[in-house]
Amino acid sequence: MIADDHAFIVEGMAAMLENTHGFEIAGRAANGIEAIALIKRLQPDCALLDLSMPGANGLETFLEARRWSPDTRFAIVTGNPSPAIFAQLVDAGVSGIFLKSADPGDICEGVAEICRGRKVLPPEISRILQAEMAGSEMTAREIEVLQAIARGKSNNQIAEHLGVSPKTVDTHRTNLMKKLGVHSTATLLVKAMKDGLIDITGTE
Amino acid sequence: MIADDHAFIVEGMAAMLENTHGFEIAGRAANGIEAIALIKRLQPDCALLDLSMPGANGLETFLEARRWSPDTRFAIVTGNPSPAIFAQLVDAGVSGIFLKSADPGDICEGVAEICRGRKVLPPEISRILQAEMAGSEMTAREIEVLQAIARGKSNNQIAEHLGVSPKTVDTHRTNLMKKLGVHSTATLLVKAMKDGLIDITGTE
DNA sequence: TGTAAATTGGGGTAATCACCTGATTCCGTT
DNA sequence: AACGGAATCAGGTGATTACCCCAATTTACA
Repeated sequence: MIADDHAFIVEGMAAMLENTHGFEIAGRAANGIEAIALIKRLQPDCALLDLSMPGANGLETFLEARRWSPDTRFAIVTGNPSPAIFAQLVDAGVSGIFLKSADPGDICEGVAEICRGRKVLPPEISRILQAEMAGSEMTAREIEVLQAIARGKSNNQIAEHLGVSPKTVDTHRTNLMKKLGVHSTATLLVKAMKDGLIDITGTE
Repeated sequence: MIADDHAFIVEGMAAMLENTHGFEIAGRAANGIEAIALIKRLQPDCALLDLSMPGANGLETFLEARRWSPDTRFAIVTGNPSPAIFAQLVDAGVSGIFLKSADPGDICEGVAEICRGRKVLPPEISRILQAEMAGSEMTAREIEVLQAIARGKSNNQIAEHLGVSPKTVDTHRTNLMKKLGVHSTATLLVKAMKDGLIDITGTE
């Protein structure tokens, strides 16, 4: 069974799985609510769920649907790789995660693996998870500096505001960039916002 | 020609357009850079560009590619509807905008319309645009520079990428900050993201 | 056709940033 | 008591940015 709010993706996946790998598509859903009802009724061998769907997202759909269809194996498909989300999914116990940017052939291969009872994590995802485990946690002071940067403060202004030396702020800034793997203020901010480390609402 | 970093979407679209409407798919690209090169070489009648792609996003790709293939009509496909982005696209002069969540049949219909020389805007988008024409006064070139900044490029790198002098990039950067009323790269990025002027998904 | 806007480019200056090595103090864990 | 991490600070260097001046060119449009 396939669930995705973008019809093109559903059709693309269905065509790929049916034509080149002999899978049978038991059903299609355009949102999480439909997907839960459909899984409950069809009891498919495998369910491919998009992570971002209206109604209920892939994770919520999975958590609910597996209660009604314990023999179904679940795979989550996502277009936006986010370490925090991956950690949640793995923790919840999904059988597989796929990126929309991955090679279609690899995904079909992965679905076949899942149907055989294995778990599938693409290498690029486990690599991201690794990086998440390694140096993820920002310290309280670093977060303060990050917020101040987002507010347009210079190192000197931040130093004054925090009552420390500009050099200290520079160190925090350098460590932040090291931890997030970026090399400029611009990408630091972009990545911080993507990861939800700063709140854009309080910056006006 | 179709460009999207998600292979499934490319295949889904290609299948739909080829089988049910008799279109011929001249080429496929997985990112903006490939797309520009391909359009330059193939000079297709119509190019379908995903908005969020690594390398260069749909808008950047469009702006660059049309210089080399003036007879090609361009349509942008996006999954995240953002009024500010739509305004940019319309302002830049794309022939059509489609939502990934739209009905595949409607999209095919729209592509056919575009090939006949018309412009296609989904009703829900044009309605939003009327109300949002207020704050978007960025020029096409400025937007290009803004996107590049968000990707961590320095003025020199942007200059090389756009084929202009670093001083020109500096001018654009200064004008951007003046227009948005900020005085640092950090707040420039924050404000641009809040206003939906840049596309955070294509920056990884 | 003229005016405005966009794009392009240059000079110059002060500030700031990115990144390095290295050091000290404090605090919680083992 | 020993250890590691967090937070603090310093010196230094090269690159980059922010922002001011100015002006040529093309493009768009009334």
